[in-house]
Amino acid sequence: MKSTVESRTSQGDPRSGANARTRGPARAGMVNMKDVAQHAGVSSSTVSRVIAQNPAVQPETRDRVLEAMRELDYVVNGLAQSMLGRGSRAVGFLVSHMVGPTFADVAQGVEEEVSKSGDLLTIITTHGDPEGEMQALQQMREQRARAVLLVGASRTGSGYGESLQSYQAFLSAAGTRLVLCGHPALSSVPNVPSVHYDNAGGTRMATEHLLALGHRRIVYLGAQADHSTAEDRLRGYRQALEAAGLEVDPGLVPDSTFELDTCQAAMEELVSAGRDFTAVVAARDEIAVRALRVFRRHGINVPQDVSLVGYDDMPFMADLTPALTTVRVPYRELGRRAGRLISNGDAAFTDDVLPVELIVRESTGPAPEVRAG
Amino acid sequence: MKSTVESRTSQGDPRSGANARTRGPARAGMVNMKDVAQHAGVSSSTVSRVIAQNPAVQPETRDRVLEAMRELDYVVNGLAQSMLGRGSRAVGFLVSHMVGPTFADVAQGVEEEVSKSGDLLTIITTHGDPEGEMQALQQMREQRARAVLLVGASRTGSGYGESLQSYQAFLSAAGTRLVLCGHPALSSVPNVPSVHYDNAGGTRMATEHLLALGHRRIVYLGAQADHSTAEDRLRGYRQALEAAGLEVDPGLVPDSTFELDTCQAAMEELVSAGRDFTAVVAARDEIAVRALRVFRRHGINVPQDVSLVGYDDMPFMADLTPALTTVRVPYRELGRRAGRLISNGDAAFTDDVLPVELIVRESTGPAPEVRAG
DNA sequence: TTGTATGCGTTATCAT
DNA sequence: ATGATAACGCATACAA
Repeated sequence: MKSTVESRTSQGDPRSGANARTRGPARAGMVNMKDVAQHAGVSSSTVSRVIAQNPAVQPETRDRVLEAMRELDYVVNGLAQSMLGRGSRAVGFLVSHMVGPTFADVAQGVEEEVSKSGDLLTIITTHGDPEGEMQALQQMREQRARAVLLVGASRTGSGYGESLQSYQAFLSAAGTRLVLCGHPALSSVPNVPSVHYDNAGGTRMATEHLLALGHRRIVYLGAQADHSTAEDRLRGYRQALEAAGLEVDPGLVPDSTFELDTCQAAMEELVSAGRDFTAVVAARDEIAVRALRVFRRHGINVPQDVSLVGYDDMPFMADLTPALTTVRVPYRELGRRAGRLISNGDAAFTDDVLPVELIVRESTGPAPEVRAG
Repeated sequence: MKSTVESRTSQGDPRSGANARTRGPARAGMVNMKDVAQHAGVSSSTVSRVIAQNPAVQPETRDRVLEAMRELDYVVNGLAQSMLGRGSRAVGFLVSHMVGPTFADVAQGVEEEVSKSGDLLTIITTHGDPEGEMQALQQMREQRARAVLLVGASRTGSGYGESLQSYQAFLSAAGTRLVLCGHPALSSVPNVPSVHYDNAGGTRMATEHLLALGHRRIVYLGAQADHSTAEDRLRGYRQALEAAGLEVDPGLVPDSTFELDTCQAAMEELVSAGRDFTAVVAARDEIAVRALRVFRRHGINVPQDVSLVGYDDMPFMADLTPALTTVRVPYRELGRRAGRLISNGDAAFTDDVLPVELIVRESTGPAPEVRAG
């Protein structure tokens, strides 16, 4: 590939002597429109028109301008354009941490769409705390961002609705839209569009799958209050049990969090206490893997002794032994939808919910008593 | 948490009637410095001083200004600031695709550093082709980005040096620095700093580990010319063999690429052809996993029959059966270094090389003939 | 079709 | 300590 770049390393400053400074900020020292105009012997308006692809400019003049631009290695100042509402704008992608396939896939999806309209994906980590979130929001306001995406789970305390409402007001004052992505949507905050997936549906399908295999005593591992994703997934488990006319045994939903270490400890305790269960629904794949470690240590075979289901279908879940049954989430598509929502400038309230898919592999099998019978 | 946001949903436009337009661009419709100044009964210079934390302003006046800012819900225009070289700038993160742990970890590292100085991490995918790369570069020029990071591997054709040189010239014309991150550095392009890790060192250590275990016929899976990372890693394998006084058997380095499917096919063929080998060094973990699948299908036991080493230490590599011996790369730290390089504005040429670490797990063991003997 | 004048929202300089 | 003014680089309304 022959690069189209001209290596204009040094070619003499085209604005020699013209820098008789008087007042105001110093020149950035770069070639600007005026320079191009002078070089081409036209006015800067004409240059502007050429850049804007305005057809109302004589082809001959246009060529002369383009030539001048090339010779001076001119680069439009996108910031100046943005100030006039013309150029590309930032799209803020707010996430607590840049970790996991969730993050990468959603971000990729957003970028695909956002780049189509020339906007720029700007990623900011909030460290999971409200202060970090506010700082990021403030910075996006200052940048006059096109939109801010709240990505991932969130604390769902009582103040969540108010918080969301104030975020919305906060951003709209700067002409920035707020979009939720994998974040819980609230009907009480109808002016904030949301793109989501069927979080509860995944655990419901997983649990139904286990029920169909004859399991009755099913552990749910990874319950956490005040955490939207954890809550939703737990709900799906409950729904499936209730639909089957079964009670939810609190002893099978150990106190834990959405975090790995607490879940592993909880699993360990359940096993050590000799609790009677034949299957485990884990809130996410990483938790399932921790459970797998515990089982292995205790000589418990999956799925012969216990069936296990994960959530997210992370990479390599099919390569574990046994291959993990799990729920696949269309994270990439989720990102695309969010991105499209921004580009379209669709002000209408949307609460898109994408379907998830149960991927049955080797870690789930018939309940022991069924097999025995 | 009581949010610090004032939900100024609608409070009456503070600039009523003052919008007697004459010419030029339309007002963005937002509160600006002048509005604040009028509201506080001072000049806009004073407001500017307050924002810039300039101590040369009477505390009393300052308070009045701050009050006005709050009342009007004023937000500085970061774009205007940037235009004058004052505000935050973009840091372009150019990567072919947003996949893998490489991406997320490096990006996280960069963001940690870059956010300290208030700059914004802007991620652009280049789709692995030169055109996409040029487009991204151009956009970063227009945005007057602080720097552009070329992240990940790259094609290493003959034109690579020239290409890099022209990129450098291209960007420097807009005051944007170029930094390589996991990209091969070239001594012929000394003005482009680079942050790298000991790519060859990883495969060298892996191969040495296998040699120490008595392996002599070691396959290298994932060789690809014209791909910097693939080349470097292959080199490490060669170095180790040569240092041990062994020849590199071309039959043990099958024609493949850095991609998964071709590697799997190559592995399949090696096995089917009954080639004599006792160990495999895979160019990356995902390739190793594919090899594992092939072995499993053919009833070959790891590490009893064949030892296997990966590269990258991706998540869950320790949870495979057998747990994969692999090379850990400090991707996060790599990103941090790159970020620091930008903030410091260190113009000096640097070619930082971070060490990697061999993580020995269960997939490598004594060579069969050693065990037998 | 092209040029002139003016404004976007900010900061720096100079004068008071 | 504060205000008036110019300047950053661009785009647009209007005149020619």
